[in-house]
Amino acid sequence: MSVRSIKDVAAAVRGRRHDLGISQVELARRAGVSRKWISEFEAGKSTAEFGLVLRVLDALALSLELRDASSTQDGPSDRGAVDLDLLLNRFRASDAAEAGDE
Amino acid sequence: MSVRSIKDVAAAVRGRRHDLGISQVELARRAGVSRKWISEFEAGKSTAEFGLVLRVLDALALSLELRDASSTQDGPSDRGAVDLDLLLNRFRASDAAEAGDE
DNA sequence: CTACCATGTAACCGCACGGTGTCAATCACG
DNA sequence: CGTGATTGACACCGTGCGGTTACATGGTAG
Repeated sequence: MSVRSIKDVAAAVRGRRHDLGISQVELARRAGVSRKWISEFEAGKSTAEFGLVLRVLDALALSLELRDASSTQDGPSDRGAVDLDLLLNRFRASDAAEAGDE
Repeated sequence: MSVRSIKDVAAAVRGRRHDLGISQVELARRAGVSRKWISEFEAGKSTAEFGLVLRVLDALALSLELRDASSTQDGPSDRGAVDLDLLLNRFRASDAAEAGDE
């Protein structure tokens, strides 16, 4: 499942936690964070530290995969070469205005 | 590629950025973060905000996938049911001591 | 040699992250 | 009914994140 915003991770974490039938307290203890953190994170707090998120995912046996956004599955022909130029073009025009979060 | 620590993401980002031949200033501008942040993040700062990391990955056309840590590839038979009990066992014994990062 | 760019790093600062502690609401028990 | 567990929300606080600015270094042209 693709992670578009932190809410995706949050939902997954909460779901997984429910599947495991463990409480926030238990997860917090396992991951080494505070219960407040778990609570806020599961609510979709995008400012959560990456390291802590990783710890929680680890505690739930969830893992993050890093991949090319363009390649749907595997890179068959010439691994990453096409979309590079494609990206470079988008760098000509500039301006950032992404803010789907919170 | 599996993300074990933030350094994995950091390395990927830096690599991708080099592939694209863009500077930290450019990436920072595209992602809407400061150059200092890029610099520190690429150095492996694990306290980076998840949201910002997501922004940078997006700017580089990299994406994060969330998946089961146990399922190596696809989950064919009964989706997530085996490892749940397996995980539950690990919750009996407690104590958290994961700290591969910095 | 002198620019210029890219990058690391320092100092400074506002602000909010994350931890601790607490309370109320909710639900499931017996 | 009362009791306990779970969770959201609050106040409080110290620390450090992230932004800005500035400087030093190393590489690369010219």
